[in-house]
Amino acid sequence: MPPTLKDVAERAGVSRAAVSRTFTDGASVSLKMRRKVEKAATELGYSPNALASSLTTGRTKLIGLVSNNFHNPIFLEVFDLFTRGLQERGLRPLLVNLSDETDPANSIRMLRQYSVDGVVVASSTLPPGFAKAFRDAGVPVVHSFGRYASSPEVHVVGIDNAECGRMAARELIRRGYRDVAFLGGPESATSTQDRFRGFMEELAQHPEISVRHSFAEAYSFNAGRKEMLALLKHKPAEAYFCGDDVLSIGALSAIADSGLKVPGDIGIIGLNDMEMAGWENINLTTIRQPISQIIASSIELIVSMLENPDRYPEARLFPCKVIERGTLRPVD
Amino acid sequence: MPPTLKDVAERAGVSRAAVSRTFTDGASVSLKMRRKVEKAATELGYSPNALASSLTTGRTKLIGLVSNNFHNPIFLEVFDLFTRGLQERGLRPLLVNLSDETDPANSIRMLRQYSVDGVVVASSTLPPGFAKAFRDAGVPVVHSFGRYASSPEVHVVGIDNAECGRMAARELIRRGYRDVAFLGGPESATSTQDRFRGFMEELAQHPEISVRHSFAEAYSFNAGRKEMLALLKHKPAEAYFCGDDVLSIGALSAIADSGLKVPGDIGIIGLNDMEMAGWENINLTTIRQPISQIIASSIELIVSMLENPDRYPEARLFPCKVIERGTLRPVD
DNA sequence: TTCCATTTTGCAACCGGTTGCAAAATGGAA
DNA sequence: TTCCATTTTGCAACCGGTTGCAAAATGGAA
Repeated sequence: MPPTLKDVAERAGVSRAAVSRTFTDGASVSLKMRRKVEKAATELGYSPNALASSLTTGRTKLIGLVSNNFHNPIFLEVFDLFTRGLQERGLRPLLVNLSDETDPANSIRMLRQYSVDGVVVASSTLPPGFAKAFRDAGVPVVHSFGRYASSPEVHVVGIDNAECGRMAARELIRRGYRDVAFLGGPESATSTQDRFRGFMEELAQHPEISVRHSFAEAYSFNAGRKEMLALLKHKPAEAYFCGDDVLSIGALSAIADSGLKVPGDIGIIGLNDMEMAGWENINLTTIRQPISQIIASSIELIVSMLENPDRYPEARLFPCKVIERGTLRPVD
Repeated sequence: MPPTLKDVAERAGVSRAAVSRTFTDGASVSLKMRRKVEKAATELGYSPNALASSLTTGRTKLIGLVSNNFHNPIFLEVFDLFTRGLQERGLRPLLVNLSDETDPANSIRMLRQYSVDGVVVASSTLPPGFAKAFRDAGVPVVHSFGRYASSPEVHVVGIDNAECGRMAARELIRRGYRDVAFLGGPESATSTQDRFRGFMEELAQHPEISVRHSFAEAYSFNAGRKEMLALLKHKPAEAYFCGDDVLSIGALSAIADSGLKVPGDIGIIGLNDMEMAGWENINLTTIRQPISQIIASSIELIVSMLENPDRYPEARLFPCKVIERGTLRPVD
């Protein structure tokens, strides 16, 4: 059993309150007392029990990190940045893997049982209602990569997916493609819906360009590959805006198998700019989502909610931009 | 503020002990009492505070998941499997990102402050001493993907890396390569050292085959690419055993850039068989490490240590096998 | 109905901390 | 040295639960 406050107090010959005070900053302790206590504490190898103290302070410094994107390589970057960012601020990530669960009830109950100080929902597929359920349960929440709404009910940090759809459309038009298509992620994902909407909106202004669309089953390599293999059976479009990078890479592999060339025969533009997109044997033209800014901002926001839980909800959107690599033909 | 035991007790008109008992299984409560309490609890939306109860039970159901491999895509699979496996058993993963920290002291202090019931160290690069420090601090620990020692001091679950090195060597020999090399991960990683040792051991029995070796700076795409680019400046070997898959993919990209063909001009064999290795545009011949078995076994082991913390340390090693794809030339 | 073994319940102390309040200690001014 | 404002300290109650023990309730047998 690790030593407790009481053990330290006895060894130092002082009250338990005194020991507690030397370990909570801002508390009133004389230098002499502090030294005595610290000596006893180091001798015993004492460090305060964060959970016991949370009982009275009402703060656990635990942050729930909830996600359902454990198959998209970009989420490794996301977890890396979140865990490091939280740790730097003395917060601890309690990871929740939703798998296919889309009902927030279980997560909410669990995270409340552990008295988390706040929750970050990191997902581009869950609907706004998911995060809202946390807010309704009185848990401070930030939805990272979530859907932007003009009057957000919870804090959202991410990108304007519809604008990304428009941006992709403009890029394809600019490069002279006249027969384009959207190869989306799962139709139920908010990010898919928004990217699709923006893409179609922009193309609606160019009636001379033909557009089609289809959806993959997931944001994954296999789903992208499978869908593209199906598309290749009939006459494919000249260029595709794929739901995200991993989907794009799946599509690229299908195209390579078919003997067609990218960008000679078919153009592909992705979204995310995950590390892998820049790998020389992938070299994907894509739209960069500023992951690290989004995460830094999300952390800042959840931290500020710990101070002020009733902070008025806001949407923080970060601009994206096209990263030109080798999967779209050059502008002529 | 969420409702507490006291609120439920008052509403149900019973003692706090009675409420506590209806929420701890195995406790003595009459059916009538249980109904009364459950009614009050649901009306108030009560669920017990796990941290408060941990104070007396001595169990938090928190498991520290410590890793430093946030840049290797295979670790997304690792985190997925660990979080799901732990959740299924009612345990909660508290994620610790070591970044470049290799001193366990901070992690130990932090995880003890949160009274974790146990710790899983998931890393193929940290030395055995890292996990041992947890054990010495009285924290049940399992080192997944760690170095196997003939007399382990802590539980280790993983593979025999030296045997994998031998296996890679045998595979290259079998395919008639006579000028081979080891392109390792960072030299400080235990997995690199062991794979290297095994590889050299096997080749020592074939003096007619020339062998060389070098090390990349990290288990990452860029490091693999950079090292292979350097190797290509002089006459490269006929075939390389790369430290792991992501390193292999980096090497493949360098080779592609140079105009050489795989497997025509150079052969590559990796290790891990991460999902990406099977992607058709990568199609990497590699040695499969049975990730999900390793993780299932690690979880089983840490769970059993919760019951019996003094369980005699054991090493659990899982066999690996060559997965033949397209980056080694066929046996003639 | 009475008796007694068994089950259920509540009391009160405890887990490891924090904190308001009053008492004790400190230290500078007169 | 005395006095008093300020700082430091300890007491005791509390945070939200659990649990040993004894008392109360239950229920079957006589």
